Amino acid sequence: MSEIPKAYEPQSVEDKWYAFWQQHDCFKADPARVTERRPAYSIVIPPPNVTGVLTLGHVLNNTIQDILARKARMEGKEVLWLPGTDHAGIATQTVVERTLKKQGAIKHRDDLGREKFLEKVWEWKEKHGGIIIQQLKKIGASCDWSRERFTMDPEYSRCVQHVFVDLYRKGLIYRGKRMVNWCPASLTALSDEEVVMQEQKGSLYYFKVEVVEEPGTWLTIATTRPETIPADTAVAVNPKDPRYARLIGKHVRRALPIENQAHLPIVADDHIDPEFGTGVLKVTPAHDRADFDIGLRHQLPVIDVLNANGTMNDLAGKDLAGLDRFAARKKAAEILEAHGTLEKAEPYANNVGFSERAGVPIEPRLSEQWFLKYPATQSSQSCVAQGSLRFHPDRWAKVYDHWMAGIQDWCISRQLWWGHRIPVWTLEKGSDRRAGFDAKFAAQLGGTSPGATTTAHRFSFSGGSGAESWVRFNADNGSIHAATLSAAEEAKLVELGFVQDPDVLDTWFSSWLWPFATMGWVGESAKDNHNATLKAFYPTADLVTGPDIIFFWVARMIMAGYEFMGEMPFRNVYFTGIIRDKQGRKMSKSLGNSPDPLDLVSKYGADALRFGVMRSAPLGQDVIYDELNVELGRNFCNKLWNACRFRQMQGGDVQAEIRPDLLTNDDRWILLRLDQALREIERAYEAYRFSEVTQTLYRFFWSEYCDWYVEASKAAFFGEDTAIRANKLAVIDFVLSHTLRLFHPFLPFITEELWHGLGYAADMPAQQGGLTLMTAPWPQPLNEDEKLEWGLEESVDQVANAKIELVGLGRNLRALSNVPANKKVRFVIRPSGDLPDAELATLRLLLNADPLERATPDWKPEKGTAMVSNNLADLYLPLAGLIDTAAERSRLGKELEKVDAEIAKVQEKLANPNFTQKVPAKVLQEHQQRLLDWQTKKQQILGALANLPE
RNA sequence: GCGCGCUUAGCUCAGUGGUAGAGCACUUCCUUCACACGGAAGGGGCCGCAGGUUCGAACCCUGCAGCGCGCACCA
Repeated sequence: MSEIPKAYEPQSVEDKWYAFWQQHDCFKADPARVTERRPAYSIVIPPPNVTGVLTLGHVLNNTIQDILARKARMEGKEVLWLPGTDHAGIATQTVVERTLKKQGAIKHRDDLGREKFLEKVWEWKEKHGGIIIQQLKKIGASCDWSRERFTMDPEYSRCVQHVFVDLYRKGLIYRGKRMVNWCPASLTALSDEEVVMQEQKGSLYYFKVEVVEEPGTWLTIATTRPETIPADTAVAVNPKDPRYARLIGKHVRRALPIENQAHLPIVADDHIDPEFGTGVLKVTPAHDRADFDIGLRHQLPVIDVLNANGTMNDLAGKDLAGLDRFAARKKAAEILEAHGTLEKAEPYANNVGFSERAGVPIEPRLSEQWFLKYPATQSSQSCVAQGSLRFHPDRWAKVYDHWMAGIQDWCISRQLWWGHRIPVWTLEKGSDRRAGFDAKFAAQLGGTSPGATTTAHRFSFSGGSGAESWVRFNADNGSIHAATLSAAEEAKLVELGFVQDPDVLDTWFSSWLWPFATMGWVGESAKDNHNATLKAFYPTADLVTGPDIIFFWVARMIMAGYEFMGEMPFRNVYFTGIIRDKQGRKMSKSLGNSPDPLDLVSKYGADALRFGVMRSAPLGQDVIYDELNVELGRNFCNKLWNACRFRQMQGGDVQAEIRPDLLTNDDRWILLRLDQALREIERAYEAYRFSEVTQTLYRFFWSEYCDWYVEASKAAFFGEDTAIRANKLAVIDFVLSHTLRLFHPFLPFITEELWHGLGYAADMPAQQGGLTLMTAPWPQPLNEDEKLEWGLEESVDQVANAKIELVGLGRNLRALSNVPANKKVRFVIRPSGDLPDAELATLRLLLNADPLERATPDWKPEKGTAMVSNNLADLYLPLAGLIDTAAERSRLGKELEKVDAEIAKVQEKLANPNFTQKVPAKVLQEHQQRLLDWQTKKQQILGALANLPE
């Protein structure tokens, strides 16, 4: 740092240090180093999508993790920050398929077939995957990259399969025919969590149907979905509704399709709200969850009129068949209209479930899927409720609790190719090979029909040792399922005519294992018990994530942790805010309101981005993003840079011993302020209040250290006393070396550069800051001995504050007198007590006074000399004629009013016996002191007023 | 519909019972030998509204309003 540039230039610094840290394995975690004195600290990264790109949300999230990791390292912990990515089943498959279509390579993925298509996805992953990892490195993330994991890694996939088979064996995973959320765009089932309700503006159609048994009697029905009329199998009314009671049990003629107007029963069901619409509901069991339940209660047939892709099938009738569901809706209304059975259509807004990913309305659809009954729900719910696993901010605990209390089985199968293939082989009832299978194995399996057993039966078809399958019977359809991890079993099952399930598992079914699957867990206790990484680093300390995935991921990880590790996966969860733009909208690609973090890095520097984002991210609140904050971060880095540059320009020994006997009041003051800042920062960290940490750092460094202490020190640096000068350098080194360490978790690059540039690294042992600031000891508040030795008492603050106040008053006087800021003027000072020459020199510098004369005892200001005073001194600016008398008089007048008001307020309180008798002694004393202070102030103002010219 | 959160200076936000704060923005002065990505001085607030508790309320309680977010099968 011999030739320091005037402004900080991040580009030349960042890559250099990141490479250095990696070269020296600074991010690597070694479980062998963990001891009682060197505890482990671990975080697992929320895995971003492997083909994703960095967003501001990632910056916020990962900067917080980096801050936690870096601070823990400096505290002497063995830190593992475990990185990786997930395979994002639907998103990735959709992107690849769309791209191939665009290229004209295929019309549909079937053109390629499963294997060839998956090859293409892997190619895509190799090409685009890992971009986000490189981006994380750019912002300084100190992850142990040697342990990077991907949810589709062979070992990880093995964990997923293992967990599936384990839960299947336990009877928690079952095959069932249910109403699921079907995405007509992605052509797969979704879990409830992947469906978001959105208000949609549409119409409520009122149409009428005739009662078969009473020609001429018509019932009017309200519906938002007339296109599903062909799928109606009943109409329902509330049994208590007098309007329709006599019609229950009779029939109506279904309106559509025209060529097939079937007779539908009128049934009575409590679900119907007589107040809504006409009180008559069309029952469509195939296309509505509630209707499906009504259908079950009344044994209604199910007619499915929709294809998987959302178009109408032949059962919808010739008018609608082939049409998209939305076109069919219009068409159906038109047909009703044409036949005179549409009474009206009124504008109507209702909530419709949308596929979170594809953005299209989902279809409730009856289909066979794999479901999971969540494991370990009790311990998972109670650990948060009782606070042994803590959420920050804790209000999320309530949201979590509510969800856990009403938890529904999880639909885990997806009709996709990209993902973990379900390790189940099925032999259907009535298939070619079934009879042969039954004949051969029924006896050994204790029966091969539904009802024989629904619990999993352990069996080895291949006969190999350790090769086992878990066999269960599907009560719904009589097929036989065999789940296995064994290749030998798989081969044998195929030979027996079993067919592997074509579906893959929900991506979250792999992510929920993240905290231990990434640490090499295999699910065999013999091996897991000897896994040093797991032993040292599980459970992890903190999880940092967004509240939007609390159910998707956080809750499920907790359950998986208890189920497979017997312990919670993390002790604290920090929920970040959501980053929004200035209009409060979420950042999104489609809105184009999401800046590229790397652009910001090249424009302002990584540290600036980190600081800016952290500074504007209060705990528990969404973050309104404004580039100004990043600019502020850059400015701050520049300030830090220049403050260090100033230190370097003073030369002298680095980190000399501080001599207590030479400390000035300013020195003691800044040491006290540092101590105060250290304490505040520690408290803020404990409460995960990161923006408060940045604010304290900012205030201490900029307002206290630079604006006051450094400026005041210049008197000594330009002065003659070399001993004082050297001692001030020692104080500065003490403060700066602490400051750089404090800043390092937020600003890793610039602090490392300055740490070395100022020579602070040179004196330290290699592992304690000598090699890198990353491992320098975390600053501790001063202890009582140090404070005593350095004379850091309360009076130090009082003197400093009086000086600050006097300088402020004096500068204000200059401004009012229209003295340009750069012009030196004569001041006269009359101190009220002792005022050493050194202090006088400081005041002279800060007031830009020349000369600053001590008033002799008999000196009297000329009439008209402007003056200010406080406890420290009276200060005169003898510039008769220059001062704007009227302005000064008016200012002092306003000041006086304010002081009088304050005096009145305090006096009123003190005069109130209720107050004086009830209030604690300390508060009473404070008020009495305040009254004295204001009264003194008033005298000072009156003095200044009296001094003004006529 | 139920639940949660927010409402303080023009903007973004601190402030959990005792003198209303910060940063940015704004006005004025200053390119003074760390920094104009800077320095100095200054203006600006019935703390969403209405009640209550208290000697004392931005803070505690109740109600209301506006905004945001969860959860919920009203067709």
